[in-house]
Amino acid sequence: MQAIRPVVIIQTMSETKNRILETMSELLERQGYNGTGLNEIVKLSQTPKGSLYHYFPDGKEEIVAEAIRQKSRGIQELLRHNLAQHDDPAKAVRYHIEFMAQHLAAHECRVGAPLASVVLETATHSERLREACAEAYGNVHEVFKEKLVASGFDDATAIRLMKTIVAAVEGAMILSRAQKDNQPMLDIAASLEILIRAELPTA
Amino acid sequence: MQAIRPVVIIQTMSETKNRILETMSELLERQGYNGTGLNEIVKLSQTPKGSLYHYFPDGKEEIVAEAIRQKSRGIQELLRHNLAQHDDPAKAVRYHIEFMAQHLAAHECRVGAPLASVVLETATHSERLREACAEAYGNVHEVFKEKLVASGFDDATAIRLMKTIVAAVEGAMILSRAQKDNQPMLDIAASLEILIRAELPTA
DNA sequence: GTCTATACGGTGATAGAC
DNA sequence: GTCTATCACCGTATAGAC
Repeated sequence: MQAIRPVVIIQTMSETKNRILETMSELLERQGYNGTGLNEIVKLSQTPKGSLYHYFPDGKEEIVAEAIRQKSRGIQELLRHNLAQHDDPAKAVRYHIEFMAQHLAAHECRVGAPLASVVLETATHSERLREACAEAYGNVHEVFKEKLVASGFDDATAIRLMKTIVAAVEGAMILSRAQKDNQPMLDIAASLEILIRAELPTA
Repeated sequence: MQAIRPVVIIQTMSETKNRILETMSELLERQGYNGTGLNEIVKLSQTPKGSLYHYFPDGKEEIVAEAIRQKSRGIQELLRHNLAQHDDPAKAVRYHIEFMAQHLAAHECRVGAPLASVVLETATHSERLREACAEAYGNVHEVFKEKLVASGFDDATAIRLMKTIVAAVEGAMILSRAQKDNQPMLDIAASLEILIRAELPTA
């Protein structure tokens, strides 16, 4: 049995298929699931509607589920890179969040939380999309947990802290968009550094 | 100049108007802005469409903006009540979050974060709705801040902590819905208690 | 003033030409 | 296999009868 690595999938994937997914990701982040029409995807990605249903026979749900999976891989990669910048987990987490805060500021805080709106809009009606989001969050969780465990935290504490971190980041992105100001991100960056340091095993 | 208190507004408000707003609030929370149609509102609230545009000439945006304002008042009230249960701010915050966790569990985690999806879906396109959400968040912020300042925190720390709390709660509700499990809420309840206690001025 | 019937645009999806 | 033309449906909003 051979594992298929993401990069292989991407290389195998046709250019148009990839363009559809990228466009969907972008629009989901800006306007949510129901706010993003397939006509808009078709226009922006410059692909005929027929191709869209050729590559994704299950229609919108399938495109979104796949876009989420792809996005999740990208986030994981970025996260791993950012967390590797500091040995100290408190500093590392702060670094990552401040990095994201800059990203928000560069886009007038109209970005961030690419999964949240999909969860909120669809979790009740589509089990498939809910699961895709849950899995994506799980992947992000894992990266944080690895960092915390490597820093000496026991499993239970690491799990609690990682959920706290992900929740705070998700919420802060939403607050930032509402206020058009990334200050909430900077605030949680400081708070989470304090929290992690307070719980850090000194042994 | 006389201030109009919320209760007066509610009493003055016609029964149908109120029913429209309640229905909208409920559906917004479950399916978001674009996922909620006015036809659905009309059907569920048992009000003819004509009345809808009679009471809200600006249409959907106005209904949603008003629903958010009303919801925000309700949240404030609940929050004030919950935070008053303990003098210790760390315990009080934990109490409130665990209260909300129970609320989620009682509804299969399909509730919570009534403002988030509106922000994510509309902030880019409608300044009016973005502002309504920002103001609603501001109201919630205030209640937490009052509690923290009353407990001896200086203003700057109280503001940072209150944003951390609101962000974590918002994010945890989303994670809970994705996972169909309120554990994220319980996790942040524990983490935030630790954080607040760690920063609590002992003077 | 309350309500019904309708307009018109956009939605997701598909049939069928090439 | 790729794509275009079109479908039936639902979205918000409005006109006009009572």
